[in-house]
Amino acid sequence: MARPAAYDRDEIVAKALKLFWRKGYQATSLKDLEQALDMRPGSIYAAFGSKEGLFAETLDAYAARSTAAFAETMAAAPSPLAGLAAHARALGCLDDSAPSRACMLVKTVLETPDDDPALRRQAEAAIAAIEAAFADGFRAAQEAGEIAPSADPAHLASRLQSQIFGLRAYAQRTDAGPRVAALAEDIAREIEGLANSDDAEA
Amino acid sequence: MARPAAYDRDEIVAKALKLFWRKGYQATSLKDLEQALDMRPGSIYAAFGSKEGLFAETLDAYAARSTAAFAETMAAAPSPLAGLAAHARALGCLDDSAPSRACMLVKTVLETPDDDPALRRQAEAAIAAIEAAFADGFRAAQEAGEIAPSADPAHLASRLQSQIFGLRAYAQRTDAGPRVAALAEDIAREIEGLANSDDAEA
DNA sequence: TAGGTTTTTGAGCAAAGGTTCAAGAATGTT
DNA sequence: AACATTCTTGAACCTTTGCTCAAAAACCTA
Repeated sequence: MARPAAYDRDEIVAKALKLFWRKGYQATSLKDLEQALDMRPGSIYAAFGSKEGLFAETLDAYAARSTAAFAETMAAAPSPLAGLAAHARALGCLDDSAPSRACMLVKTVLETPDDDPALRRQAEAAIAAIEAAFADGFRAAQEAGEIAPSADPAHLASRLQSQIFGLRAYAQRTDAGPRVAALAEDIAREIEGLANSDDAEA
Repeated sequence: MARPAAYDRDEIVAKALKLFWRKGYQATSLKDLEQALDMRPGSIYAAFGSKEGLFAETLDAYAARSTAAFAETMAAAPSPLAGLAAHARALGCLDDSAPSRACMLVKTVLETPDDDPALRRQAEAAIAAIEAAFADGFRAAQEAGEIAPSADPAHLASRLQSQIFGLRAYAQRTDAGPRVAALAEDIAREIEGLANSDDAEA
């Protein structure tokens, strides 16, 4: 062993996440990163290999945080369907402290050209994982008798995700604030509307 | 008079639109444009002033095309509500000939940093105009007795637009093809579900 | 055909991009 | 205290960026 690193890697990634999430991959320059991370190019490259490498690690952190937040919401909810609705409803509270109201994964997919498949594929994989988690949630709701046996969890998951994509892109607009809560409520109500009344009767 | 321009401005803008729509503003370089437009830098700058100027004109063309397409759909529809549903349903047919399945206005808003308010504002203005057109459609449906008098056209418009944002962002993903049509159908059904049965009974 | 006007060309600029590397600084071990 | 090892520094590199401009080319008018 010898000289230890002067930084905490997680902290660095968190700082980079702020920047990348807000400005996007391409618009974030090494100069921006040097300033935000308070690191010189050599250190950055020694730690992450490249700008793309740093972004990739950042994207992983974002995805992990997202899936964890969803899992917590589900765990805290009284039922799977209630958890899914709560997740949707939570999007209504726009957090101005966050670097961006839009989803970083979506931003990445939209800005990634076809000739840079690495980041694109990574973002898409994370998106697919989240959608799978949604599908698991709907499946659990189905097994719990909350929604009809004929319902298609995979389809419901894709519908939820596309609506979340839309809500968060919409929320990115200036002065979108007031409308966002109402739109989140619409999504939540749609989920709750799937509730099978047989459950209460049976 | 003297030497006339060797190009048709509309054709040039159409070519630039293809590139910008697909790659985004930042990722499109002057070299890319020179090749796609078959123009040398001097000509491009004489005609459009700057890369941003060309993009602005391109964005206008995209917005005009979008609003025109919606107006046509509405005009061809048997009723306002049917027109709105048809517009949503049309999104299900992903056109692989298009440069991108995502909305160029949304892509622009998402990639535009806060420190370049010009393009950001232009894209947001176009988005607001489209949402206003949606609201007009719902208002017409309301006046025609298709939907309840208590319905809020402005809210319905924002809901439709956010869902379209989401659908088109979702469609941008690789292999999203099969799901997109079903999601568009969901949106269309939701609109049709607003239909006031009083109308048929009265 | 000659003149005047506009467009096109393409070499080139200054700045910014991501990246590298040799030297110096700071630690753990002996 | 001295060494070996690792990290940090920051100047410099090469490429690409958006953009400029003087010269050449092409057209319309007369």
